[in-house]
Amino acid sequence: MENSYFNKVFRVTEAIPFGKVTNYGAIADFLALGSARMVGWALNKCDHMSIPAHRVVNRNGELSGRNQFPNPTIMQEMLEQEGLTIIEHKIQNFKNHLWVPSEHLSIEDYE
DNA sequence: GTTTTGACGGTCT
DNA sequence: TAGACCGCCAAAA
Repeated sequence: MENSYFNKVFRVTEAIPFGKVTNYGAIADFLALGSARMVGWALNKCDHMSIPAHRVVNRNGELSGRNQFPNPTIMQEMLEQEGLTIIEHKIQNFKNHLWVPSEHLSIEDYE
């Protein structure tokens, strides 16, 4: 089990429950990466088809990473499939569906 | 070895 | 309230 930040981001992303979303900053802060950019970079380098990366958006609730998917609309489709409402690539009631890793997971479990 | 860029966030002006 | 700047770490050119 590798403990690289790359793998950490992977595991946290997989831990996001159905119908919930989180932002890069929350993951970065939870893993103490120091920068939300690392999260986005890791997900981009990773195989986004193997993890629910569509549940990770920026702090504004915008699907900033949709462009990296095979189809720019697949991200919205999947989120809507989970009961979320997406308008103009932005999650409505984002805060209501926000899932913060640090409030449900333990950093000690990922170090 | 140096420079640029990246699925971002927070702070300052 | 909105726009601009800086920081953060790593990878590829």
